[in-house]
Amino acid sequence: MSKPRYQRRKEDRPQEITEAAFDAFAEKGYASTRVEEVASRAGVSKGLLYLYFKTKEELFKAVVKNVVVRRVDALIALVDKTEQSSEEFIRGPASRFLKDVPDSPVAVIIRLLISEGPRHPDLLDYYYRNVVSKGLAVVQRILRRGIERGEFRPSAIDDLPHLFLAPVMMSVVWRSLFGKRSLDTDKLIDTQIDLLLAHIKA
Amino acid sequence: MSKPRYQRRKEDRPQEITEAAFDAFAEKGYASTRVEEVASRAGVSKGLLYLYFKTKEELFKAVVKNVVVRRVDALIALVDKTEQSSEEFIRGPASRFLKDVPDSPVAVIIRLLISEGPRHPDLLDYYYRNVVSKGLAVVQRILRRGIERGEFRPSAIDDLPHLFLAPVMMSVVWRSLFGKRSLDTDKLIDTQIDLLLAHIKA
DNA sequence: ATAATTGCTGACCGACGAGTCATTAATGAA
DNA sequence: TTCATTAATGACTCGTCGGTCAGCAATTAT
Repeated sequence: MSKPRYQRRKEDRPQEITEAAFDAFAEKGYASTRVEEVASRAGVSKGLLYLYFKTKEELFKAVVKNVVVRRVDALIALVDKTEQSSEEFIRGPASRFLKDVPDSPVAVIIRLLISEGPRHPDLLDYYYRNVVSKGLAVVQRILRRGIERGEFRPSAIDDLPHLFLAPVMMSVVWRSLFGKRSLDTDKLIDTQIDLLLAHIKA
Repeated sequence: MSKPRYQRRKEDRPQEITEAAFDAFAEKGYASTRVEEVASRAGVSKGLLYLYFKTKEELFKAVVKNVVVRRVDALIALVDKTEQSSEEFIRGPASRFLKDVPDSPVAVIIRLLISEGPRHPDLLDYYYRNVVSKGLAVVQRILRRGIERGEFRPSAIDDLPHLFLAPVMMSVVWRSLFGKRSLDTDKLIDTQIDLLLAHIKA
């Protein structure tokens, strides 16, 4: 009675391969990751990988889409459920969420997109529609709601939700280049939020 | 009387090759640029390139160092020469400088560093020492001078000059991914400067 | 003129990695 | 138990690209 050399697990393979690919890409970047490496991390042969993904590029796209979709919708749900005042919400859950980004898989995806995006326009399109624009819309929604409630006053910021994300972007890049040295990214984000709130509070 | 097939120009080659490499890397990224492509853009054989640069990696480092050094020192000089008030200087020349970054070679270098940096720690070190820290120091210098002159009051921002650069970083990334669509990067930078100045003006 | 020097060329090599496919064996059906 | 199906393997191919080097020709020295 010997163990079978492998088991058929058609259902789980794509997910497992996708996760292995994420790890590998995170460490080495897209171009310098060998497909064989991904396969071996997923505990699978290279041939099998090509059964589920036609090319390395398609695998890459699957990775991006896979990681990204969940997170965004989580944030959106958060916004609608809260009972807090706008300022409390921004300083609380929203701030927490933003501060977590630089350590999250999202940061990896951002790095990968910066590196490889320009050669995958359709992927950028997908990402813009499903992540960026949604993210910006959520911020804008919070601001508008604050204004309707009389908590905030209208300002130039209403059309530049990007200002809330700028320090996050900075943090993502900084951390990916210089690690944790000499920049407290939490403080950076907090201070920006202070600035923005001071400016729009009624 | 026939033209010679090539001329010896020992002095100019490194610079020419370096510039060709910059263009190529800017378009295709480091990994997907072939050395032969760089050579041909520089109007030179691949063999010659290897006479001046030991490896592709060394060429890459030379490119980064080459582009970067000039710009920073230009900005520093600017700061010391000006006769303007701190606010005028920030809203004028400094703001102009920042807005130009997303369209400049510096933006390309930033992108390349984000992609390839993690695998060239010594290059990141060089870049940090010669560009990032100098850049931050210059901003801080302006702020401190403003305080000494009684134009600004001390604030949390004094230790976070990064806040001036965050929207620039955001713009660089945005532009490199999405081009000019749907974000006025000049306005983003202006608005952030408005915010910061409003907060620190005496 | 001739020779010595050396910047420069381009054909070549070897490694490497994406993608293929003939074959094997796990599984479910009859 | 036997057979049909198909998930899975891994050895193989083939193009690509970083890097080398023997020879050539532009320049300089004699």
